[in-house]
Amino acid sequence: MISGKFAITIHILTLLTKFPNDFLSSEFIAGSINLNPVLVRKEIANLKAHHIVESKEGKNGGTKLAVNPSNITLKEIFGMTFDTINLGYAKNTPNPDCPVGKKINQNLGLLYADINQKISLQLDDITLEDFSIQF
Amino acid sequence: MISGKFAITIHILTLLTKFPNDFLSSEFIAGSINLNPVLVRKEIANLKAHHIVESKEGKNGGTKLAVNPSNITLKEIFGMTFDTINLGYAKNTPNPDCPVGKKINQNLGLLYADINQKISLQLDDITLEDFSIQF
DNA sequence: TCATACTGTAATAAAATATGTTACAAATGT
DNA sequence: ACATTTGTAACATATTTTATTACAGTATGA
Repeated sequence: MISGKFAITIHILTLLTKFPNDFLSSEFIAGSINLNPVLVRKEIANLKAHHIVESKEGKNGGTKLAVNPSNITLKEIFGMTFDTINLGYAKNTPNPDCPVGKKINQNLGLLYADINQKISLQLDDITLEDFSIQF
Repeated sequence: MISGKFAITIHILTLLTKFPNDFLSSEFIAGSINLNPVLVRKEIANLKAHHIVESKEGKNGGTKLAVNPSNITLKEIFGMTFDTINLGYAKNTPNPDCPVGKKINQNLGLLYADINQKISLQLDDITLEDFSIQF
């Protein structure tokens, strides 16, 4: 379930933070990530749905932040790109006639929920500004 | 990068904990996970390499725990099935001529290292016995 | 000693997911 | 008008994960 979604989204947002006054084109952003511009636009569509960025179509169009980078944390960005973090489940439904098979996913779910909570606390302490300032 | 490896391995180990005196066959285990027995044997090969289980070939063969389930934690199991957990990296090498592209993977790496440490601490508090006793 | 039931492992196939490409309508600045 | 850019769909390719088949090797016990 883990893809480059979070990394790409953070990369986009870091660039937008670095150029707060410009509408950056998907082509420009894609050049920094080394990724297809269409995929950049898809991630941006997701960010727009969460009202984190705003875009302008047409010539000289592009995308810029719609929020102050000190007012958004990595937890929120994480929430936009992942359901939850987990260590995976077996693909097929385990055997419900086995006591272990019957409860394994439930028990893994509890474990993963704990993990998520810890990670969320940690990510909630880091703002986009904190992250971007490292560059 | 996340597959069902951890979940499958935990499932196997929970079964072995529940039947500490038996050599369980890959077929039996596969029936509980609802997974191909060859894949079960592959995960068992990994556990054997880490000296967590022992196998017996031939008729009435199978696999049993080689350690006391109260002496092994989920952290160790995690370490056998994952390199590290992370929220992913973009697939392609980012543009080294961009200040953000140049450092993005390094900075994500630092973030992910922190996350891993937290998860490890948490998983190190849960033994295989603790986990198995829930079933 | 022979049939049976396992492990171990390789080779290959299929399925699922992720990434990439092409295409083009719609919007907007100059 | 023209150039440039977003938005989005449709399709193609690549990668990863899971499944299957096959079979040599090993132990058990009738």
